[in-house]
Amino acid sequence: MTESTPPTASDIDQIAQRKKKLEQIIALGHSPYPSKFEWTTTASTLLKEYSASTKEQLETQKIPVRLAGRLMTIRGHGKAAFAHLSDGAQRIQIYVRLDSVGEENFKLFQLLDVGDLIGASGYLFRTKTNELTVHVDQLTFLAKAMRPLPEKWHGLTDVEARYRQRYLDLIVNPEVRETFVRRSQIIRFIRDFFDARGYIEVETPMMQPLAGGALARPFVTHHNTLDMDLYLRIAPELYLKRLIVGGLNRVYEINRNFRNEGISTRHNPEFTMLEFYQAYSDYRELMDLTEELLRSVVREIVGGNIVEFDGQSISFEKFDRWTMRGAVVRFWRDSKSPPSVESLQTLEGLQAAAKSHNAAAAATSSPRVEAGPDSSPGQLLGALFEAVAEKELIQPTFIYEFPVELSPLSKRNAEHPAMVDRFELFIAGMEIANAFSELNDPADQKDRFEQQLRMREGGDEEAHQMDEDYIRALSYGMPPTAGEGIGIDRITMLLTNSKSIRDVILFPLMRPEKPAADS
RNA sequence: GGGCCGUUAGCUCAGGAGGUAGAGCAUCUGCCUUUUAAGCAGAGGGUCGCUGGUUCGAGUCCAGCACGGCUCACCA
Repeated sequence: MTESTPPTASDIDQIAQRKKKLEQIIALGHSPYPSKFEWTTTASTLLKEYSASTKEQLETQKIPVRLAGRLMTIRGHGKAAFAHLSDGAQRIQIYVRLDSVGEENFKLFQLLDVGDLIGASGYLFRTKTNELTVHVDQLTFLAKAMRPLPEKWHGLTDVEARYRQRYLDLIVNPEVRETFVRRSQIIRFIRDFFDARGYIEVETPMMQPLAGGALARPFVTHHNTLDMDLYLRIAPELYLKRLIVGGLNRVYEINRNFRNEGISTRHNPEFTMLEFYQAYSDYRELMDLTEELLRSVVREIVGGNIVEFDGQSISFEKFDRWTMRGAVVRFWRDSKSPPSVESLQTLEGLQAAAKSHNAAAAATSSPRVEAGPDSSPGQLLGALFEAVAEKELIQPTFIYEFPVELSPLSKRNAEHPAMVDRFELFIAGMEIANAFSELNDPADQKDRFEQQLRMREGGDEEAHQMDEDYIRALSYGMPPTAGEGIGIDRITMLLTNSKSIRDVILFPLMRPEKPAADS
């Protein structure tokens, strides 16, 4: 089944057969691994360009073609054969007959297996069943598949094998290719979107002496020459804001973040994040921009405003907007007796709400509010929101008015200093985006870092570290700025109807197939 | 980390209430010059994830372990 399991007799048999055939192919005078093939078209091109050409038209035109690809099926008929040649995306049928290709070439064909890579030249025609087909007059051997491909009808369905051997998954499961083509289109569209609005794309360090910009556990590595530990970044945020200080007033970055945390259908240790920052702006403007971005990416990639995801229709036409407190009230499990928005402003009210929620949740399997006795009001509200509302946010919904304790890098709300000007966007119960007006008061930022340090000393490994140079940068003056992060993998999940993040990451992290040999 | 489920031929899957392993595709041999999950006739191919246990006898029952999936927790 896998590289590391010892080959069975059948395995050896199949490989040995193909090895034998390769030797015979060499004996016929072919190079086993030729270096190139001059092709003039592809299966996809032919299928597109000649879909309307009739049998008669093709017969009179006798259009010459020269293409390469992988043999996906072979149907032999003695002195002739049909096969399908794939260019990776599409398959076109080829027809090989002894009296057309000649004896030498037909011998070569008989030594080919499904999976082999060949070049073919000939002309187009339509068969009895009207299938567009290449009538081959010459075959070129390009490379041998020494291992058999998965079964032609069912493909490769074993999830583990699909992730570990993505190349096989891509060869035999066309929808997988489609997913990753679409992922590429999404990212290209997003780049165009920001480029067109005057943002410049930048690259900031992935190896950082301090892992800042988010609350998460980092991976640690070491630079030998400098003899220093470095962290793989958990976010690019603090570097991007340094660029805002430097006068790059609109910047964005699309690249990997690394977080040393759990793996799930929504979390991979490395994942792709879009972050963008704009000077002289606030989080309200970003809500509008986010709506515009997502609505247009959906229109461009999916078409229309509706996305089907996991059996639900998600409309990108109009996004809901709720305060965090409002969402707790709105999605309270017992809609007849929700807490009041006002009660959720006090510690006592929040504790009562958490208690009441947990009492009701105990009877079911719904999530409980996890909070310690010394939890602050902001922590309680955050926990309450997660337990009560987060999973209910199927349609695109902005949640705003976040507690300051949960947001060490966000600007305080002018009227309610316990809250910050921040929002998150939820779709299909997933957190998709996180944005805020950036804290640009260096003194307040220093206080927030110190507050985080106290949490860190209290055992919170995810609390933010002190970043003196970032404080220094802010003290040169940062314009009022708004910034946002959008999870590219999760957007891709939504737009490809993928329920697992591993289906939108080409090579998701897996344990080794065999445990490392300990001596 | 908890719970549930899975691991049998290269691939996709069967194996009732323990009795020494099956199919289709793939492979091999033969036939076949318009097929398309081509067809016909025949053949080979298995450490039943690993290690123990129960039993006269284990793919099947039990325990532990490995890997994976789903889910809960964790995680913004």
